[in-house]
Amino acid sequence: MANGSGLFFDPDPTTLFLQYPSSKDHHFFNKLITQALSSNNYIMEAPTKNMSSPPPTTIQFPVNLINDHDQKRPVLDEMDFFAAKEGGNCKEDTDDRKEFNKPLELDFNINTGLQLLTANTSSDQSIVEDGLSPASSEDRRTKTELAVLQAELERMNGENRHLRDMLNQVTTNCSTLQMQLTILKQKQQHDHIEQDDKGEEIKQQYHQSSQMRPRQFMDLGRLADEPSLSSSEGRRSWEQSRSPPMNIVESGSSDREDSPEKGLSCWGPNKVPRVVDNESKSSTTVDQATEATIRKARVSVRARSEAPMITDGCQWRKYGQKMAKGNPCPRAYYRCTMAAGCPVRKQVQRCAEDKTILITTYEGNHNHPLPPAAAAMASTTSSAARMLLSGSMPSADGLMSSNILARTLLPCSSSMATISASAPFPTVTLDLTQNSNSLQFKGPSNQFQFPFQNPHQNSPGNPIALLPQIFGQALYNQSKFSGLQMSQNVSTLPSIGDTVNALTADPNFAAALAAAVTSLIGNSHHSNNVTNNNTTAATTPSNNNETKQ
DNA sequence: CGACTTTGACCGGCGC
DNA sequence: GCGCCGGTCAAAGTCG
Repeated sequence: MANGSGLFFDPDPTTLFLQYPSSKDHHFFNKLITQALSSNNYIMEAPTKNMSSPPPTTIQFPVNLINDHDQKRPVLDEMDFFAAKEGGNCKEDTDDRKEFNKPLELDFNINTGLQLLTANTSSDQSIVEDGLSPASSEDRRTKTELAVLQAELERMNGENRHLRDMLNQVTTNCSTLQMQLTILKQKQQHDHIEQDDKGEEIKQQYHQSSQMRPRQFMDLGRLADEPSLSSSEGRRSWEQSRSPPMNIVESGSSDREDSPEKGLSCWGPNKVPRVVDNESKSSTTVDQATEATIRKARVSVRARSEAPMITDGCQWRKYGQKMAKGNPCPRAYYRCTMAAGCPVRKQVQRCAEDKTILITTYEGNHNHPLPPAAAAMASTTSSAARMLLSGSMPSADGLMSSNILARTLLPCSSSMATISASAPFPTVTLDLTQNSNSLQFKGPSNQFQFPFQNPHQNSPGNPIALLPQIFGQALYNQSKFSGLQMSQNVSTLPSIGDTVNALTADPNFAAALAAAVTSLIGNSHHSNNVTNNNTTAATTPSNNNETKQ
């Protein structure tokens, strides 16, 4: 025990001494050894204090061995748990464990180093019976080295994850700064123009027209517009593009007519009316560009699924498919067909790097009532877009960092929700692909991993509907924080305040979230397996249930 | 026959 | 001006 840590039998072969580097590790190693031994058919009594002048960091386990080879069991060599950090900082090791929260992922076969006998492993028996031979000793040494290497590998993996998270954080921060820079410029223009009487007049006009507009549904386009109207130029263009004020119910003829010129304006910069202002053409250009960008806000959902589409409860009609640059998989374009003139569209494409990942990008907001499951998903995406926009807009309270959104989307995850302002359009990405076999919920002090279940249920109690509400509620709370109003279909979500708190505090709630995500993917997968054997692409849901609802 | 998918054509933005 | 690219249209085909 040169380093004051390790695990050894001494000298009584039925007593296991565990010495750990600091008292903080007591609980951890206690649990570790208990599990290791119990899993190898050893009965372990309660740990006792070391009787003779025990080191403060040593516990003594009377071990009851229930196999026939007790007498032949050799005294084990001391196994240094901390060989990888010899002479190093043990506290650092503890911190690593805390940070990555992987104590239960440790391979007991590696870390105990006990080479203990079990009742049913003949190969091990043979090893132990001649365990004192040089060959066996060499074998143990090799295994020990292997264990150390594997432990090191685990540690490196954890470190990699940590670095990846940091990279995500930096990327998000960069995007946020870029957006804030744009907004600062816009705000400066706004402050300048607001001194102008005309600016005031237009603001009043905008106020009147906005009051005339129905607010029955979440309107991403409007939401995008309103904040941008902090610039009077933006107001002007917005107003002209919508004059007279539109009632969303009136749209409903051809697809052309649900274009932004007439209906919900959340579509492309191509179709944003250009207004030439004699007073300041340059500022108009800037505002329009900003407005167009904002209006194009998107919500992207990354989910691991073999299904051609994730099930979101809406009816979609495919209207196009293109090969996108840099991706061998085609991108499919869908529009919502639940109501005539619904402006919502989505793109579905498989990830180029990992074709098991399905990327669904939503744009716009529905102009019709939705079934619960669809409403939940729509709330999620709309709220995410709203949060993105509100986070990027100047307000009386100042700028709200988009990082807050990322944290709000999943308070216990900084990596599941990312925001990209460097993309052609501001995009919120909900990443549900953190782990191929598990979902991770990382926080500053905890990390939970939930193995994927295999839910094929589609019962009313299916947590599929829970996921979007969780997101939506969290977003709603954040939106309140930012001082913006939420539209009705989100504000009716139940127990809003509790949800975020639960998310942040309750691992079980996170587990429910994981189950919801799992169900989302599982159901989609399931439905696809049942109904769709189309192999043309992830983006060819010709027989998908979703379109037949 | 209506709803839907497929797919080539078209359009506009953008960079060179 | 030209070509690339993303997005959309719409005719033709498919399916139930």
